[in-house]
Amino acid sequence: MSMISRKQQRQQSLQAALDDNPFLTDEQLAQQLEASVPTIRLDRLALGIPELRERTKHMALDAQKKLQAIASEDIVGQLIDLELGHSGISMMQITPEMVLKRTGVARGHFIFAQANSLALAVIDAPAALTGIANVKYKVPVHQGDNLVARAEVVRKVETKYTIWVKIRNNNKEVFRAKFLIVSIPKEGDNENENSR
Amino acid sequence: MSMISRKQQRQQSLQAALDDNPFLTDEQLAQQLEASVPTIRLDRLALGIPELRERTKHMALDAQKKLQAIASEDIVGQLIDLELGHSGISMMQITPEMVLKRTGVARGHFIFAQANSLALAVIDAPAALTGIANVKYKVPVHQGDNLVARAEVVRKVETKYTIWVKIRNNNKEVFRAKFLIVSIPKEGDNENENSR
DNA sequence: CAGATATTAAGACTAGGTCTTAAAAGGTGA
DNA sequence: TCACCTTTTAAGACCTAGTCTTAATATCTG
Repeated sequence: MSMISRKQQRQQSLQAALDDNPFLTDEQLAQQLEASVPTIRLDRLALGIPELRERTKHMALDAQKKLQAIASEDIVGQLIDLELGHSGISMMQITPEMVLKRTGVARGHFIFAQANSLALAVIDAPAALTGIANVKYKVPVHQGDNLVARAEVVRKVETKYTIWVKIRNNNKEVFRAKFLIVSIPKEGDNENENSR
Repeated sequence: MSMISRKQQRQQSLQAALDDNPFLTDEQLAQQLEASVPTIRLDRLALGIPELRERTKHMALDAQKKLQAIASEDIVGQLIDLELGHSGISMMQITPEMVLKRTGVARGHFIFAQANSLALAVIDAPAALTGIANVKYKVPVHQGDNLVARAEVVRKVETKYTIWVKIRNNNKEVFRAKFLIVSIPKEGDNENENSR
């Protein structure tokens, strides 16, 4: 009776084929699965899979959003609280992209990114550069973990800030770092002051 | 004679509009720039800008590739040379996503990512975790810069490696870091050996 | 005003779908 | 074996966001 109908099997293959390559047209799918194009359309409808163009568009938007979240703009993670010049708190959830497949452990640079960008956000200046970072990873972090980072300015001498960032997962400290950050007060071209 | 023709001005606006939102159709562009659809098409042709669907597709592929490069799999940057257990070299170009818009300076965690992932790659073990990192940013790095990272194992005690990573831009050292990395030899669940 | 350049229009075609309606094929129970 | 029902395929009309070609109009400039 319900011996996995040909239909179900085909729909599974369809799903798999699109997971593998979302840029397949219905025609290509029809060929690959040895069914007619209308059948493919029915299957897509049944599975709630949109047409190629919609899929492409979603992928574009999606990937872009993730890129922005990871790469550009503001802070890595969500800024929860900020007292400019004093302290700040941010939160970040470990997504599948952040972990090494073999071990399931989050790659260190994402945690560093959260800490570093929070440290920079706390500085009360239009721009700032990280100079030195001392970092300690205490406990490995895994997918789905929710990291809470707390940054505190512990010293400020002229444009030089010393900032401590501690990251906790479920109230257990998993990471801590000390950043020495230099703020750049004016728009002047004085970026070479600490080079050579 | 060449007083910036209306045409040129319109084409600039077109480029800007698409930079801002690449999902605009010709019709929407025509409305926005107060020209006819055919004009928009001619302008696109002149500027070598493909149609909406092509743009969307390229974005999807592009962003996905970048995501992979930044987020998942292997190394951040390109692995150029690797002597397992001894040294390694990787290269990474600073893309627009990596820089802060205000200052044009690369965000520190990308450079950290390159260094850290290279350091991990050098370890001759199935898996490894970063324990401690001491990091110094010497010179700010900008968009388009080509960073060459060189990692070297300087000490190894049992499962604990000390690795130096130096990054140069155009033969000038811009970053250096020391990593203490613990390798995990077996598949056993001994991840808590260095916690608390 | 002539001539060149820029712009718009008109028509035919395309891909990769949509949605609706209809026909054919196939297996199953009585 | 027939009738029924599900599954599959087909056929036709429509859509978007283009393509490419050819032709007609504006508009500016010397």
